[in-house]
Amino acid sequence: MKIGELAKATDTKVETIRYYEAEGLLPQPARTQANYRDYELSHLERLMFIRRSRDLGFTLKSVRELLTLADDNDDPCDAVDEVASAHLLAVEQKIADLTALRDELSTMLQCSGDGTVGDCRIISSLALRSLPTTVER
Amino acid sequence: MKIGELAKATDTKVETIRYYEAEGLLPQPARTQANYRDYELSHLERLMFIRRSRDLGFTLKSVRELLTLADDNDDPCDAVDEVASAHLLAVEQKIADLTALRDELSTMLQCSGDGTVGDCRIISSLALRSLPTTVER
DNA sequence: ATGCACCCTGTAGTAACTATAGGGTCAAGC
DNA sequence: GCTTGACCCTATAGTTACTACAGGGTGCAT
Repeated sequence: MKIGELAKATDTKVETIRYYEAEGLLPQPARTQANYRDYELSHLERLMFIRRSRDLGFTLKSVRELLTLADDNDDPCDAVDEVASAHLLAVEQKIADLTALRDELSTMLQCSGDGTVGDCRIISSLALRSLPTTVER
Repeated sequence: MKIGELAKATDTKVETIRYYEAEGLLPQPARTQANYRDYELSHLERLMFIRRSRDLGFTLKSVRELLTLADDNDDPCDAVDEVASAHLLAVEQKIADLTALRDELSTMLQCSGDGTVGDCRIISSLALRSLPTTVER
């Protein structure tokens, strides 16, 4: 399987695949006589794992960990669970942060009138380093 | 006002201030005889604006736009409104994405058992590029 | 005179790719 | 048998928004 086919099969850019190889996430495949990469099914599976993890927001560092854990087939599942739980927590925190931010932006936009920049509420709201009066959590 | 004081006043790292100057977001201040940057109140205000915008998640590109708009005191407020609205939309989209992601992670973690990696549900769930039903070779 | 906190410039590093330059390979069509 | 186009190769630089040095100068107190 050539790199272009693997790319299509996993919806990944060719450059990204080469990048994963350089990063040691994907083992080096055999080469054809023309020095083309020649992938096996195992590469496809591993790349799918990486992509799915990335889609779920895991960092490459975490993916690396997950792969190592996955490779050690007899290890207890706990470590995997820990990585995933930590990530879930981080995602939940991010959602909370963004929600607070959305509320602030939304408040700011509600005050938007029809004047000029000179008395634009958004601009003056941005000029305040501490939170404007109406913000609460 | 020296750069360290400005940094403290705006809760910004000294390097970040210099970076904003290099990026043209903050005008070059006067220099003392020792070639130290010597800031005015206007710099403080502008930096507060930048930092607050960044806190609200605007990219530096957007901040640049907002600053330009804010400088043109007689322009209508519409353009500012547009930048802010677009950002609000982007934030809402991000929240939606992360929420979907959280649900998926959460589902994945619920299946977590007490076995070894060999039959770890998380690992096999990650291995699936499309819907988690059965692994097919 | 010495120490220390602060300032300066310039460069490189971070995350996870993406894009480009400058080249080689292969199958198909004329 | 030669060209065209799609594909492949390596190596390097660019992206975002900073952050972290390295190597040096300044100002003030002891």
